[in-house]
Amino acid sequence: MTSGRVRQRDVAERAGVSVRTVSNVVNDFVHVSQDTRERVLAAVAELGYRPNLAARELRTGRSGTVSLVVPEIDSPYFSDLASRMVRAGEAIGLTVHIAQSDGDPDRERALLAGPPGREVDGVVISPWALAADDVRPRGDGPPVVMLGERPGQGSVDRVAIDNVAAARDAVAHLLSRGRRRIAAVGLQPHRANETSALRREGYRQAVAAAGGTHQLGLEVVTQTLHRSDGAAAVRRLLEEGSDFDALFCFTDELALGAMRALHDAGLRVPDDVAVVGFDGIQDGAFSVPSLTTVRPDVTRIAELALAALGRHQAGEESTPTEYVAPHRLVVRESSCACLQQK
Amino acid sequence: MTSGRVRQRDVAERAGVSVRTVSNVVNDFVHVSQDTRERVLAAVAELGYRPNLAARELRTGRSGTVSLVVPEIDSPYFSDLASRMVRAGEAIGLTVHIAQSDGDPDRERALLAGPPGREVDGVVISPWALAADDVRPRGDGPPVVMLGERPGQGSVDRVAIDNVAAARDAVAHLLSRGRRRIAAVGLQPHRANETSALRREGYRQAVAAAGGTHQLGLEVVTQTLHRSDGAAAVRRLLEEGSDFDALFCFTDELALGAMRALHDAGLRVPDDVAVVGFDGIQDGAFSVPSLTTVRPDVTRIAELALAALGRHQAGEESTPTEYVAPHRLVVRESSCACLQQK
DNA sequence: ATGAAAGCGCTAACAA
DNA sequence: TTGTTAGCGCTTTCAT
Repeated sequence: MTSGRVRQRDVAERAGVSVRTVSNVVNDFVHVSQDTRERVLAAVAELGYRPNLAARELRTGRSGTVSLVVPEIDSPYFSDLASRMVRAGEAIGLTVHIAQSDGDPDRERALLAGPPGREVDGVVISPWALAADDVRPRGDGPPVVMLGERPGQGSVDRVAIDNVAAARDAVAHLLSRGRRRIAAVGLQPHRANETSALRREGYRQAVAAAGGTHQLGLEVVTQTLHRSDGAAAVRRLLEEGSDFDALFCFTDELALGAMRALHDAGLRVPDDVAVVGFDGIQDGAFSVPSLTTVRPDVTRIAELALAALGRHQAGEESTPTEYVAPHRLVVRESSCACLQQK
Repeated sequence: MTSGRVRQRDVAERAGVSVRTVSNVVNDFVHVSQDTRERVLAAVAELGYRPNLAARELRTGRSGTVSLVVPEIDSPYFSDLASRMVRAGEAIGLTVHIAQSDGDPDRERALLAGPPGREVDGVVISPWALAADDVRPRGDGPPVVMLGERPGQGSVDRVAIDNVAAARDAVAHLLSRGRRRIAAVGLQPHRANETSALRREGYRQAVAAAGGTHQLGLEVVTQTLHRSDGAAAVRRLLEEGSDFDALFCFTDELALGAMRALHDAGLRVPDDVAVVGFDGIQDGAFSVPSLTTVRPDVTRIAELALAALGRHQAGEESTPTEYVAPHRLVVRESSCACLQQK
């Protein structure tokens, strides 16, 4: 019933065995007779024994905790990722600790070693300001898995969707709907962040394949990837008198902000301008109009990242591995007049 | 430079003192001469010593970690709360661990004792399925602070805004805009959750003060507080042929879903139906139309909750205290034709 | 003001 | 298969 004060020793006494045996049972070791195991388990249940993780960590050096480092957690995509990562961890007995880097390179670097003073078994980081090459475990630090960024880069395991293909899919969809002047929103040339560079690449490939040439004026740089940036981007395009009939935004948040600004300018979506976002966040399913988007399989991403860490934990030293999670295009009203309700 | 392998003993040797003294310095104790302190600090810096928190926790029983229990983290309000709580904790040297209860009473009860097996110095819980009276620390568990719920209830410290007043403000605003048939969306009579009961109370008070009588047909029960529930609520009202010219939704998510359903039904917001939400999430600032809402001071909530825990930690046993955080009404287009852009 | 040493609860090396 | 025990790094009681 009461827990916390119950030690292995108490369980041992109760079951008439030694602590060694209790430890063996608790940790699922093989060399325990069926009979003893049952007796110990019974004592564990009766006393409400729960192992003291601090003691275990002190002894083994392993904490059963991994750290997820994201720029910010109060952003739909990252809170979705965090939620799934926590659940994925739970499923395999891992505690996931969430840390926010605020997109600050120094914080990102520091958090590569785990939360301050805390010992973790691994770090999953979604880098923002840090270049892929700078994402590597400290010599004595925990193993690191990187989310996003460019294939072939970096010196750690990497989990991501195929960003180039995903962007191509999105833009191809727009082209198939007859759009010909498609702007890309969300470039970040001054950052090490390669994910947006990959989406730009997919955008360019799709445009080129359609026989068009992308114009630099139709590629819009944004400070961050939030709604306000999307709105500002549209205002800028409009001010410059750019001629465009579609927007491919690198995140749904950008797209939502862009749609708001289009509305303010008296432009209709999708009639005047079609919009496609990226991420598949909840908001896009209920916005007016609802948002066409590329949805990564976030659950898969979480599972792959944790599995990669587990492989490292098991001591499997190997060259950096890359895992690709699936994605799919979700077509909604913002790109398809046919779907629109009156 | 390297850290993790450096122990107090190493620092002690380096500084030519005993571990006792190193510990004293690290923990900011008084009885250390200026001279020794400096020598120790220098050694700490040179060696890159960082205390092993697991050992400290094992020894002291305190972990420097508090647990935040929310129904789910991939929901705008809770991710905002989590983000601020993590930052507030950081500011006072506390690690905040985020746990999801999925709104499951058993999980909520279990998490009152902290994350499985983990030792925490306190638990901040935003209960969903658990009644206020069931939110209490286990005899040997960490102190608990409750978020939301009803004043005077429960046996633990409580932090919340004045939900009745906030709801009254929201509805009074609607009344001042000439609305007379205001529906309340988000009641949950089958739950212990009192927060929605308080908002209903404020709604009824405001309507009564305006000389109206609320009609039960204009109070809509929802399963949860998500967008889909808001949309379903509107569809139900419409099916039943209810006559309403405004909606007071108990969360912004409900309101966003409701606005989507109104749009689908060919009703204009705010012209045909004015809408007010609750929470002040980001989405509402960029939706079309933008959403009028009641915004709680979430940063304040986070600070108050952590401070309450700190007070408990300091051993200040006292009767349950209640802390009230401020809120304010943010008026936007959804309730105000005058604000609307063309 | 500082040192010596016990012990927090656990795992694992060594014994039996 | 199970028991005994050292020791993980830290705080803190007891000396000095």
